[in-house]
Amino acid sequence: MLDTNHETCCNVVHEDAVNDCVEQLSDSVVERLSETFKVLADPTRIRILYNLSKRELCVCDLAEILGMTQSAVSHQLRYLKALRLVKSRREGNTVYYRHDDAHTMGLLQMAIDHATHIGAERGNIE
Amino acid sequence: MLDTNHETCCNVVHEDAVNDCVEQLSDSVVERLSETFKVLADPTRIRILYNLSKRELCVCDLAEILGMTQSAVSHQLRYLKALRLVKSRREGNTVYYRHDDAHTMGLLQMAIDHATHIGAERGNIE
DNA sequence: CTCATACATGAACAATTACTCATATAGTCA
DNA sequence: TGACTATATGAGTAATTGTTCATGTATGAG
Repeated sequence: MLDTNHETCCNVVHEDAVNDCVEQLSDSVVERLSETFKVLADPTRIRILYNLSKRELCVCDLAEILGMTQSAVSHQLRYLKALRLVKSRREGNTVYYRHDDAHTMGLLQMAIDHATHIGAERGNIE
Repeated sequence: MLDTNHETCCNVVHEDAVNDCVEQLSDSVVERLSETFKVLADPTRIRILYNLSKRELCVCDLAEILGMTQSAVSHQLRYLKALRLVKSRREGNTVYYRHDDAHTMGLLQMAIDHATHIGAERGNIE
């Protein structure tokens, strides 16, 4: 199991350390994790999800709120929809979006709470 | 405050919707959030942090565990250290790394728990 | 039907990024 | 001192990505 002759790095590896780390996350889990965090790693998407956490919004209003073009917002909404973080419903010409992933929204809300607290502690303009 | 003549998008904006979203996250908070999630958005960094959540490890062992080159791991550790997610201590030729950000590790752990449960529910190989 | 509106989307482009390779640094041991 | 080892790092590169621009699609009004 544990080969002491490794090509990847140095000659000697601490076997007890490697033994403590036999259990690893599967590729599929790691992929799912990185995908989830990647969604939240962009300022525009953070702002979109933050506003959708308050209420349902149409593309136009989001663009207005964020001060961005309709196209840029629409592209991000498509991305968010593909990953099932938001859902949409049509009402005439208008398409309304709402959040649709409690877990990811929970992660975001937790991070927001922490970031704003840190900001307050450090005396930053929150 | 609310200008009804917008250049960014369509002509008519739903004022009540925009009014409900007057409170916005500050740029600094959004930046901090995206930076935090960006760290967690990479499979290699997820694996590194996951293993460091179990125990202190040196660069060499991490490279062995992850099956990656020492250089690649070292680059990521430098990145993680710059963002204060890990700390290092030197012992002779060996440099040991450990995690150093409870909040971010908490976010990761929460996401891991969810991802592995989802995996089990869906019958995937976890 | 025609026209206007709200949204979607493909292509292109600039910026970011994760790795490899080569090399530098810092510590150990003789 | 000099050889050896573990780690750090700069440059280069291929891949990804977020936006803009132009255009396409769908719904409603007349």
